[in-house]
Amino acid sequence: MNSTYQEDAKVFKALCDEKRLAILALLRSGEKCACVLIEHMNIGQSSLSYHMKILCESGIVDSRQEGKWTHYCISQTGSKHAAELLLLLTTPAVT
Amino acid sequence: MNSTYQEDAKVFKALCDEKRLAILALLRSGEKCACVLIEHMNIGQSSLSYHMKILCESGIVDSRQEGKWTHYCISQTGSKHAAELLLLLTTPAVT
DNA sequence: AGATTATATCAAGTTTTTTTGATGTGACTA
DNA sequence: TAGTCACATCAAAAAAACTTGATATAATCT
Repeated sequence: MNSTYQEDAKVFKALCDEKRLAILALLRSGEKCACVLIEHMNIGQSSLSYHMKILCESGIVDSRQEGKWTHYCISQTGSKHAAELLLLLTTPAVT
Repeated sequence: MNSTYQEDAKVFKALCDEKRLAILALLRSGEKCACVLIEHMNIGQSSLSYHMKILCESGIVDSRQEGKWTHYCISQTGSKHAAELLLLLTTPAVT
């Protein structure tokens, strides 16, 4: 068991930024290449890269390299983990 | 429908700080007065007040005034809303 | 009423997060 | 091989979040 909540906080940090939620919304309709995401977001290339790193590190997004392109998609495993975590953090303790 | 994700981000902002997760952990075992929370957290009074405000505004925590004390507890309604939101944000779109 | 207690709010300072522009890297293309 | 493209990384600046100490407020106690 961990005494700090650093790891848990990381998962929700991915979801606490408007732009990252907008990116997720785009990914809900399927895997997208970084260049496609940039087109739809009003955001610079390095900024997108920064946000994608946070999303990936939270486990909620997966990335896949294909030649020079990077494709991103929502990870169902990661999302499920986040949902379980949320439940765990907010349900009354059995004591 | 909202075009921005400001409101949604707010819910998860409540969960992206270690200290707030520690506070939630304390509240899982039942309603607590602010003074009790301070005792258990290594944190100043105004800092606790700041975090409680964020938790309450996210809807995940409820507060109840009783004389000069403020009691906080996890809101099951708010938690359920957060869980539904998380699901909504991460499940593939039906298109 | 005046003192005390519990908590909220404020402003200033600190820390963390995000943006921006520049540069680096690896994979295609001519 | 040289050039270009897609993306990552870096460093500096800007913005947002958090902490701290001081002050405000409202309820209780003497």
